[in-house]
Amino acid sequence: MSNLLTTADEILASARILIMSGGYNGFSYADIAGIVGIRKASIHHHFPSKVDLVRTLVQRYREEGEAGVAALEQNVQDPLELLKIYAGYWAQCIEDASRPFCVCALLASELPSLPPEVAAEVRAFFRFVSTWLTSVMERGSQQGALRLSSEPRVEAEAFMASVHGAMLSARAYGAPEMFAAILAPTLERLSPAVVQ
Amino acid sequence: MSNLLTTADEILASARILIMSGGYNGFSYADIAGIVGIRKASIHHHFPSKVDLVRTLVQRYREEGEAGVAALEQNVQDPLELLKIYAGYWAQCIEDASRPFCVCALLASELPSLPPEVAAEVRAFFRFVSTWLTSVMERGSQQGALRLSSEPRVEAEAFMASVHGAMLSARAYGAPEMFAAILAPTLERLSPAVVQ
DNA sequence: TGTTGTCTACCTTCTAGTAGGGATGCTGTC
DNA sequence: GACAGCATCCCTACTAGAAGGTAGACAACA
Repeated sequence: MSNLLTTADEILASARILIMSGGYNGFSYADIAGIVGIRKASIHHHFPSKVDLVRTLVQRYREEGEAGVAALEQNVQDPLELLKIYAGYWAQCIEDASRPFCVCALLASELPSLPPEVAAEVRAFFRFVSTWLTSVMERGSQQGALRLSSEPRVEAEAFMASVHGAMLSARAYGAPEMFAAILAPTLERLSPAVVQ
Repeated sequence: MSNLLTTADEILASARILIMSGGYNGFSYADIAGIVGIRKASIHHHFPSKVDLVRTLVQRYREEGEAGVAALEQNVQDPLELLKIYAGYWAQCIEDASRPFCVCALLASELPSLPPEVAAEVRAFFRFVSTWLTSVMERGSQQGALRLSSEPRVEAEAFMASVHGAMLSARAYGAPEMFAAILAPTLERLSPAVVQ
């Protein structure tokens, strides 16, 4: 363990990058082996099958997301600010490396052809984000910090859909700034202070 | 030609269904052969390579879309109605077969790993939809038939992103009705008549 | 007679996955 | 401290099957 990351972590990180680029069927153990610098067979030692690998990846992805949200909630109370930070996180990811894309958004588009174990984890991720955003919308509505035009749950789903769709557009146009441009009016609309 | 469809058309139709399920890397010539009822080699007679096949598919997809929009514009003038029909088209697609998904939205998520020829066609599709929606937004704004909160182009991109994101969510939850539920407030917001 | 469409048979390369060997290092026991 | 035993990790070498693609024969047809 001379490195900061274990081999298993390096494998997961490589798989994440590869999935963000081409989805579940868009990468192979050989690709990972090339990046990490070990042999294909060694990957099977850490993750017996591809399903194991991707299931673990998505599971950790959700756990990291849950931890990140928990930490965020401790520092930031304002619901509108939380939504802006959430959108800003993705804006930054997309602009930095131009490639990044929410692993789960990408996998969700392949859902019908995904191994069941992986599909279940992807659905769990969607439920997690949806639940969190709904709670933010509810608080915002109660506190008057957000101006909702429909029920919190629907507003949360619409917001998440905007984020995912904007990612897609940014990728399609090869224009990272498109993400922020699409999200801006959505956030504006949710802001309470503006008097028309 | 005993059938209504030529073999080439059947191949394209099968490829479409398969791509809607698992994307570019999620299907093979063997899959198509199985559906159409011919041998792998026969597919190569119609489409020498997989790239040829998918490029043709996406190109036709856009042409059909352009023709559909042109026909629609002749029958419907009201911009809000056009947006509702556009959203309704996808809502119906998703609810009918539960699997359908805009081929180009799905391919866009795989963009970085797509063959360049296919990627170019996918981008062309996004430009087409964006251009059309922008023109609808512009007209709607001028006529007072739509209430925009930002520039027509941005509003068009945001609308398209909502549609794509809503497709993703509907797929992730396995709940087709989620699509309409997400789009409803978006359409409501664009409606001019409502007086708060 | 040439064109079109399909077939069988084959090729190469890539796929996930397996078997088993060799090195390293930790741990309990004398 | 020495050593046996064991787990960890990575390796080479391999498999079976699937991938996209090719060559060439055959039949139907205009």
